[in-house]
Amino acid sequence: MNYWLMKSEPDVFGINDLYNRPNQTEHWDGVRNYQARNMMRDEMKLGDLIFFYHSNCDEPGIVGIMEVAKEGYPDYFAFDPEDKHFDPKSDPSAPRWVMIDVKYVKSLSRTITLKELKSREELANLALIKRGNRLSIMPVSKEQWDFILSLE
DNA sequence: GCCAACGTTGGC
DNA sequence: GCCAACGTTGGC
Repeated sequence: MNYWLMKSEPDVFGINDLYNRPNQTEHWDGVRNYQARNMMRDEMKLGDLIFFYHSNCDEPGIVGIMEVAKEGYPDYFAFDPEDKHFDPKSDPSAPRWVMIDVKYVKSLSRTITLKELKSREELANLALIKRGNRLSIMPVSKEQWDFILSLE
């Protein structure tokens, strides 16, 4: 089993939005970065656990946990000219972009802030805090996962 | 294949 | 709102 972290802006889609979805499940669409796509397409497996990270907000940090509820399949929003993430270069017969479904697992009792994650030398190799990292999806090692949860 | 211009991300 | 970082685009 693998562990992950995915970013979302709480103003757009936060953990409470996921909680309130039918089945507490939602598709994670709109990823338009090849590295992130490849992870969804090739590596994220049913049941893998994911940290839900709130970005671009007052207190950026990890707020909860979700799991992979459906493995990678075509992001059909890319075909919709009305959609914010429409991509005319994604051909329905050879979809360029992939999404997964995620299901709510739990909210943390508090936000484990970016500031705090950065201050821990145990997490020096966490992709999230590597300089300039802008990936919206990234792997987390089992050790990092357990350590972060121990901070809750 | 290089690289400048441009757009986006996201912390602050 | 600013701006550093960085991915993508497109001219050459």
